[in-house]
Amino acid sequence: MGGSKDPGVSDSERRPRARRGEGGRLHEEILDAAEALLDASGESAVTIRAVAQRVGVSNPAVYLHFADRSALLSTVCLRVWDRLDEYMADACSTATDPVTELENRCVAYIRFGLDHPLRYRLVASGPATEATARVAEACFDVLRHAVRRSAPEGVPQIDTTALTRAVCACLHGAVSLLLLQPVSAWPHDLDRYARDVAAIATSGVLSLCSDNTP
Amino acid sequence: MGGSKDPGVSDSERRPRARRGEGGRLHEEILDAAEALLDASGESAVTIRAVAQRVGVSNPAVYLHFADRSALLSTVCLRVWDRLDEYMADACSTATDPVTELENRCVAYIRFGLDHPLRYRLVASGPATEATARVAEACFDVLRHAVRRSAPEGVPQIDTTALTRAVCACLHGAVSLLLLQPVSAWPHDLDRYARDVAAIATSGVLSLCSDNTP
DNA sequence: TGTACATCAGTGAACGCGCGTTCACTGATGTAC
DNA sequence: TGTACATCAGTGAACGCGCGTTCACTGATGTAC
Repeated sequence: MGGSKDPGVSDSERRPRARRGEGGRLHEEILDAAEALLDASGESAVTIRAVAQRVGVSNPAVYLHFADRSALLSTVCLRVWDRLDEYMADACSTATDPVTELENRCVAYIRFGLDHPLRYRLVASGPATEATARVAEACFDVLRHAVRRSAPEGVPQIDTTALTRAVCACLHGAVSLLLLQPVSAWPHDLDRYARDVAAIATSGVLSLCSDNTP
Repeated sequence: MGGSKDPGVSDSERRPRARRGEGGRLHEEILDAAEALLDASGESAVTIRAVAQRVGVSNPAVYLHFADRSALLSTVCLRVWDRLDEYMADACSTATDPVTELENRCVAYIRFGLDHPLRYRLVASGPATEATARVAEACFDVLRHAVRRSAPEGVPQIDTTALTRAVCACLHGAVSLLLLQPVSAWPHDLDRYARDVAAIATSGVLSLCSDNTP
């Protein structure tokens, strides 16, 4: 009984209206809901309607804070980049030498991807806006500095950009490869896996450097 | 004039009906159209309607050959796997020693991904059916044998599966990394890039092996 | 202290779109008698 | 050789769905006078 055409949000789930001046709260709640939907079911599940319903608000309310769906999605993407940055910064806060710092950073990258597959997919192949390109490059730069600091002194002229690119390729590949497989097929010791990949990347790269500068 | 509600396929584009017993021809034509749409605009563009229109046939005709959209899509996916296999087989047909064979195979993998980005995306993160899992594993096995043949004899106990996994991670990562960037940011010499990645993967892996068996 | 008004933070209902899919039908072609 | 029939290879029109988005509206809350 009672269920009319488009029930929208039932009374029990309806979010109380924000007080005057506190309208901005909805902005964050929308992003939280979008991120939760992303984690649960991927980018395609982040629809205006699903987000609104999860927040407990009508569809048009979303448009008070985001111009359209793609604006919402790219804001979520920026947020996920931030989280990845934090993840990596946290992981290397206790490292004392540059090499372990780089290794920790690599491990953190891989762990982030494996812990949050659908988030990772969004940053790895999500919306390509100016803003997301900027934060992606910033993230790359952080890694590049870590690579430079940990480079051996014996090798004089290293192209740190190319080198970092190779490291990133290994990291991204290592994550993507597992994400394509069922979790049951994953290596048991993920930290070990992550460290191995990091080691392969760095040692492979360095051996390539010494090949090129005999 | 005369354009009624749903024009469907205009007479000029309408495909002539197949002769009796030649119905199977449409099957291939549908797959060709689906692949062309995939190349042009990605997986999401491969809709029943778009495929039908491209072939010059009504929507329901597609259902004469594929149970539903996902069946069509996973058949396309199998086809793309086949093409990747061919690509790699062709590339190493002239190699004389196992190491160059492996290297050629790796280069071919990377080139395939860069030459056909949207096809590559489909095999790399497309439909996960039993059939696609089988061909993916078959492809992995081919690589694994190449890895085994090219392993140095000094290292007795190599876990070729883990090793091949690492190689795949590097290859897939190398492709994905470039696909995330605009073509203008790509390295100029793609063959060189591909060979470098292959070299990093193999040398990194081998140095890891010797670490583990001192 | 009362009250008209502006503004904020939303709502309810609808529009139009493209999609997958289904249904009843058709017209050409081969085949049995 | 003629003809009724079965089958193949489709068609045309529609259903229902979920989606992004828009429009006119509302009700609470603060503020100027």
